[in-house]
Amino acid sequence: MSRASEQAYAKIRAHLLSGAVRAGEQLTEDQLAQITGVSRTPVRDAVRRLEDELLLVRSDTKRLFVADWSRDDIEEMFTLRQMLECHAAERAARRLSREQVARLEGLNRDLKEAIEQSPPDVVRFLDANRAFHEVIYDAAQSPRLGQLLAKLVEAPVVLRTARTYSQGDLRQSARDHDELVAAFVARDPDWARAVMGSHLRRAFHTFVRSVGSAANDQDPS
Amino acid sequence: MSRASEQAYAKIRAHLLSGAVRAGEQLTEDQLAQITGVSRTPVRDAVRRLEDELLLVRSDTKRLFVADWSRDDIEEMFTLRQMLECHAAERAARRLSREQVARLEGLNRDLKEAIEQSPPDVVRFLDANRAFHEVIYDAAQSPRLGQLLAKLVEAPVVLRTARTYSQGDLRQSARDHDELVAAFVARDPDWARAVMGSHLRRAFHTFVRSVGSAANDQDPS
DNA sequence: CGGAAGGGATTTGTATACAATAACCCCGGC
DNA sequence: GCCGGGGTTATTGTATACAAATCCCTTCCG
Repeated sequence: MSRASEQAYAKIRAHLLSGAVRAGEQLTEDQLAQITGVSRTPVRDAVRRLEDELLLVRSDTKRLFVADWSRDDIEEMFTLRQMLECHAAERAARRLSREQVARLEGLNRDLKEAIEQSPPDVVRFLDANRAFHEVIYDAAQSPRLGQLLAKLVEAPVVLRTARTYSQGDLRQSARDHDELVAAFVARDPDWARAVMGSHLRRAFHTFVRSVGSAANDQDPS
Repeated sequence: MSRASEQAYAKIRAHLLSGAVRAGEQLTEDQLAQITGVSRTPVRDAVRRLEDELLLVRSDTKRLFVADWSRDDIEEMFTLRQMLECHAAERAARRLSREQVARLEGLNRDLKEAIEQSPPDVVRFLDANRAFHEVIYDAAQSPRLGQLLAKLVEAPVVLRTARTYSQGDLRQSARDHDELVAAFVARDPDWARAVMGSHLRRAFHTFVRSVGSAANDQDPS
């Protein structure tokens, strides 16, 4: 958690997201120690966290591998996230402060700007999107819920490097956010829950479509 | 997570559950190393797991304390558990094999036997109860779901040493299990979900009533 | 008397060496 | 030719020493 450990976490994570390693590939703690420039102790710490986020997995015999997400794994993850995040939206609708609503509006403006550039600034979109959802977790005032969601949300970004969003997808996402804000302003928990549900379910299908079955078609041998 | 680490985890956990330490009390890794008889390295490993299960917490400055659960914390936890476990019950209703149903019936028989002793064998009850729910997680065939639930379910047993169940509470719990099995036999996901929902919600109230507000009324100084 | 600054003691974080375990490879028997 | 055994290598697990951070108590100044 301190400097070396945190740094190792960030570097390994970036390494995984950069696409420099293939899903299913074996890693060793020594390798990661070399890459990160710290000793194995903080590396093991960082690896723990990444296992928790399901970016890394260990075999039954403790060997370390890059996680390989099947289509079903992804659907499962989105389903769980939907369940939890709908709950968060409902709670948030009862609790959001004016300032938080204003922040959501600001983030959504930013998000739209990112979309309307050509080409759309996907990184900026994803950042604003994440911040938007985090305001909601925060407003839900349920630390455990936030903790559970953190795990689920981290995972799918693994594949984002390979993903291409259509501008239509991004715009729909922004419209969802607008409607969520409307539901929040109206303080209507049911509305918020419903919008969040369809928002995430569509996100799942968009995700699957853009990734296709490409994530897992390499020969594991 | 090999021998020393696993052993440290088990010993520390037992130590916490034994009531030998008070909620909010500070612990040091050295102490735990002495208690467990292994070095700090595997202790740190075990501590991380226990932090994850929310039995231990760290202050902002990384010092280690026994977790202190407020009534609201407990309610939050039960709410999340209910949400996830209802989902698990629904999925399980579609997927349970004959063998798994038979196992549930066997566990429930065991559980009833434990109740009808005088005094009721609460430890045996809790073990059978846990095993019962674990069969359901398993049948739900959603690894992530099982992982999330594992975290939530571990936590409340912290206080079980101080808790007294009435025989009526235990019998109602057994009846819930009977009805769950009936829902599973009927392969009715909605029924299973509904029963699980009321089962856990009642469990929450039973828990709060039996613990009272006694969990947190010690002076923190 | 209050409060801030300093310094020793406590506690956590990291590096390194070594131990234990698992994977791999080669070789011999059948 | 293939299957199993034994030793070698690769990889993870643990112990220990030391570094960094934090706490706490004392002291000194206002």
